[in-house]
Amino acid sequence: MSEIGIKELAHKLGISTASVSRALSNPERVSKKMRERVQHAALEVGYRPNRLGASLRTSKTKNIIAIIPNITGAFNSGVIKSIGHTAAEFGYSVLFGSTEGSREKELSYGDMARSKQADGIICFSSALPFNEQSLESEYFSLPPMVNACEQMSSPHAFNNNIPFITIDDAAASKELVTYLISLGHTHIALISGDIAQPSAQRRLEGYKQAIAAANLPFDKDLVWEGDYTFDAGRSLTKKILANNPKATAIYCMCDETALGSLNTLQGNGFDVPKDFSVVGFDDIKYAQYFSPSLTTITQPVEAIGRRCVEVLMQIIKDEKITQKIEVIPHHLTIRESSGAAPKR
Amino acid sequence: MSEIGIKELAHKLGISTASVSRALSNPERVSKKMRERVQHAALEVGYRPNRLGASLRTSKTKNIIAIIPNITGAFNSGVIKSIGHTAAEFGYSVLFGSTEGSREKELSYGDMARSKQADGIICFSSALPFNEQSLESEYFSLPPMVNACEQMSSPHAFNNNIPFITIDDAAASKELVTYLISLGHTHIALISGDIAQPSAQRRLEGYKQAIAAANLPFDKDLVWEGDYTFDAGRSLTKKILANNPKATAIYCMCDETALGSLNTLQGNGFDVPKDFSVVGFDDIKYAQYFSPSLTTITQPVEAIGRRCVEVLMQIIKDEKITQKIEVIPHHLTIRESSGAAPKR
DNA sequence: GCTCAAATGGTAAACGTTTACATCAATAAT
DNA sequence: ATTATTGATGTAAACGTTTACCATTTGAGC
Repeated sequence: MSEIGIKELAHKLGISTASVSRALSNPERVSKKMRERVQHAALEVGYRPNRLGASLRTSKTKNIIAIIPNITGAFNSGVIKSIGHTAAEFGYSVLFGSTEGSREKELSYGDMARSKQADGIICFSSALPFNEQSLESEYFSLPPMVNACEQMSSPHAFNNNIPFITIDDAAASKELVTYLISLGHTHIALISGDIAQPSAQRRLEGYKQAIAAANLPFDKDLVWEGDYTFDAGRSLTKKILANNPKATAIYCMCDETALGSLNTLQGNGFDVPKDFSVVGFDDIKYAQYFSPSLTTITQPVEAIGRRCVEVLMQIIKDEKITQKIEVIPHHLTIRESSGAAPKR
Repeated sequence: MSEIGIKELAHKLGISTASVSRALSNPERVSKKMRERVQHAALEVGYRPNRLGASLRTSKTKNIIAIIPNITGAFNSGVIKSIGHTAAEFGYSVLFGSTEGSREKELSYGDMARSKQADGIICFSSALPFNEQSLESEYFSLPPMVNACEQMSSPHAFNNNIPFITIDDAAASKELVTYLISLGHTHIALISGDIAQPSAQRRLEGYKQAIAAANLPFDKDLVWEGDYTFDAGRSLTKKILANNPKATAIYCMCDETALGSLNTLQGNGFDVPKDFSVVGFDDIKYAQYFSPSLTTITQPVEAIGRRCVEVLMQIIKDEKITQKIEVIPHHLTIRESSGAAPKR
């Protein structure tokens, strides 16, 4: 049985397509009688409007696209869920794109907005999802867009004042390290993420600020660059054990790495937190499930996702955005993996 | 600067829109000179075809939609990644929809296909994403579709022979339990998922088969119904400790629950695997990270995702599907959480 | 040079909606 | 009774592509 369209429906009822369209998507523009007749008939035949036709005409798709480096990362999970919920409240669907760090995929998802398959973009990477050539073209115009967690560095992004939604990474990092110092730790090893990333830089900055505020010396040999994986936590913790004999605490810039660190410490017979304190960042679901449960910075994933969508909706509706950078409060969550510094 | 379309491009070059269209999407239908001239110009002005227009004309969107109960679940993660990769190989984008068990969301994602925003559906739930009323309508036609992991029970699905891609849950379950029996366990507690789900039923079936094959009695008091969460693992393990004094092993139908079980056992001072063996199902990323690392059934997530897309592509291309049910091999992964049954 | 076929490019319709504008009827104001 | 006003509906164009169908050009074979 072939699909039924607005034309067939109109013909069936002996009215014009305009009336059908109005009755369904602009009900107040039509008489009560007409409205009911059409809606009833539409339901009866199971009519589904072809959104391609509608979108083409209105140039609104009611879709947004979320470009995420790794859709399966435990931190992203919460944000993704929140984005999905909030978008649904606005009547929007979300196209989740996972880039796996591939620039090519990033571009391809960016293109979906430019090819009018989505009304806007939420982007979690530090680069614009468009190639240089496009950006330079006089015909290029930036689609509605918000940036989350990882700030964009392109001058183009700055010129266009793309809103940025994030926690205060530096402050959170400082708070975490200050807490460790308060427990008596003076040699705190750091396993960072890719230091080219702005967020990792800010967290490193926070680490240094806390050290300086306590009048402790900054020792760059305590800083190890990882890549936010479990394995980085494992291998770099081995290096710390071998090279930083005075270290009594390990601060990992993400929970997954912290779990790797825990794993190595326990595998080498150390007790956490008696022999070492280990802290992470993000508060992924599994952080509280490990033994010991992990002390970490809880990121407000729900709020981040929600605000991303809300702000994007404002841009799509052409409302003025007053706040170009929106900082969402984080929270220091103290659990079992941190404790008083041991004598060494 | 306003967007440039095929018309502007044609005008700029002094040729017809037909030639521009052909040069870009049907290059072999056009002379080499024309092809190069158009492609060069398109690149220069950063022309992006409006896919709405194209899709409307061709009724092909190059999008597929994946309906997933919980996009943030650790098991689904791997499948999702694989679906994304494979779809990209075919030049398709994936719209991931997370339903959180809400029938309403399920229907809304199903509707996206019917409203022509996607060419097909990969569905991970046991219900068709369409309401009864639609299914009965003489105008309804099922979009291209594959079903994964959780078999659909609707007669409509059977009549339409929707392909089903899965592992052999019963066999995997039987293998796992047989392995436990081989270690000397005779009283194996089971924490199931929602028993209304076909996959949970099949796994329960496998459990019974293994018990029967070893001439052990089936004791229904050893079976506890959970809901695939960490917390279910925790709370039901407490019940097992209180009610099943002879149990020496706990089999959880998913890893997350198994981790919860581990957590409770360790919290109560038990050693795993010395005092209890614990096994899971799925082999999520964190299963190997816990201590002890988890013995489990490794699901071939990569293959499942890949086959879903490949089969869906066949249906979309109207190729004959020879195999309506495709079983993908699983693997029993033995790690530290299982060992010889203790004397009780 | 002539014929014919093949290659190339143009014209215009079509996809399924929405909506500006025109039309018409009903009601209110005079 | 006449006119103005409002509300309901219809007509047809428009959104940006693709493609069936022609028309023209090219070049091969003679």
